[in-house]
Amino acid sequence: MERLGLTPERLTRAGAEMADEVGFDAVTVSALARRFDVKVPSLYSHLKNSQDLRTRIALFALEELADRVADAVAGRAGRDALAAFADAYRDYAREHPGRYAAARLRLDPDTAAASAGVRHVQMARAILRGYELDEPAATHAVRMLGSVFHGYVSLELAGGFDHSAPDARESWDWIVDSLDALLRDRSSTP
Amino acid sequence: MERLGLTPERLTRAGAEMADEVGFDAVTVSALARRFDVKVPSLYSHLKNSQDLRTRIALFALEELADRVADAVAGRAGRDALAAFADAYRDYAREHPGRYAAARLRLDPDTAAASAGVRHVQMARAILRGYELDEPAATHAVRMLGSVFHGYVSLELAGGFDHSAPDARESWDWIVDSLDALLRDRSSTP
DNA sequence: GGCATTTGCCTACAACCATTAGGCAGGAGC
DNA sequence: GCTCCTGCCTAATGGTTGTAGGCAAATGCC
Repeated sequence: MERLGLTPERLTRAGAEMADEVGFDAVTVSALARRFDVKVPSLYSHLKNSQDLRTRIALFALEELADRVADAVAGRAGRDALAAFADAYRDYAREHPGRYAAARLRLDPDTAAASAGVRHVQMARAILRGYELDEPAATHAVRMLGSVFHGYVSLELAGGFDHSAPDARESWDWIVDSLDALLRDRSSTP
Repeated sequence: MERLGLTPERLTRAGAEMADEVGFDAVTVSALARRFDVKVPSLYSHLKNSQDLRTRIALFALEELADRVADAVAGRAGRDALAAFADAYRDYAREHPGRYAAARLRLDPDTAAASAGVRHVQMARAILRGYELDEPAATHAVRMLGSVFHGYVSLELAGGFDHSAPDARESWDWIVDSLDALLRDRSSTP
């Protein structure tokens, strides 16, 4: 009975890696136990239950993604910032599809409010400062950006653009351009 | 041993209803058997397996949604058609969240190609005819519309807009307006 | 160092879900 | 009336979640 030094953090990280390899849905307590060559009930000392594991992975992914986005948009403004923001999301989803899926897990309101999810919204709002939108247009625009980026990335990951021209990258650039034009058009400054 | 006249179609319909009530993920062969007061293995005469059930529900939902959208956009053009198209999606997702989730199930390429999914793309292209976009802009625009609508509806269903002003409906209308303006702006006709 | 406590991993067990094999009876066709 | 097919059944296997209780290694205290 060697002690392996398992912790919730190590399990969460391993779960995130497993999600990228086999899909978030396939991350189970059993699979995780197999990965550490440990019996299943042993993990229940570190995790409350299966949902707890999923939530931890989701929070981890939200945090990691927020860090990436923050890094990408630092020092940029306007169209540059918008494109960096957009690319950070898309690149993360392509590199880490399982973690991205985890980040979309529905969290209960309290957990969500304490998560890095709020940073995502704040960063979107920061990007939009460059376009000088009034309320409530700024909120509408935050929601639109979230919708387009999340929607596009999900459809692309689901293989929706796999067997048709043009390349998914081209459409992405066209969309980011269009959104930039749209936001400039809706700006309150003449 | 009464014969109940179960068929794949009845099971699919019941599964769709169950999805709306308890969530698509909770639609299991066991739960379906309970609903018909029948032993679990009995369903395997009608369904290949659990995945088969899910796929059937997905195809059913795609078909039903395509019918609704077709009905909504019939006889409309331009902004009217765009709004009708958008509302048909959003309303369906709100009325039938489980079926909407089912419609997002990843299908294998052959199944997808034979599904009502292609009608969805065709209808989106039809809407865009009113805006006279060249290729590849028309394809980019189809992808953008799919992304925004799907993204918004998922975020709304996930409760993302629950605890913040303004109302989800207002943002939706603002977004549809904005997309209309954007598409007119990108039109190839001066 | 010796000893008690905590803690990490274990075995055993119960419940639920998916799936297969094989049996029996009800209804269709002749 | 007889046969055959089909629909639902029982039985059994294997995988997943979760709980209870045990034992030994690590930790802390004197």
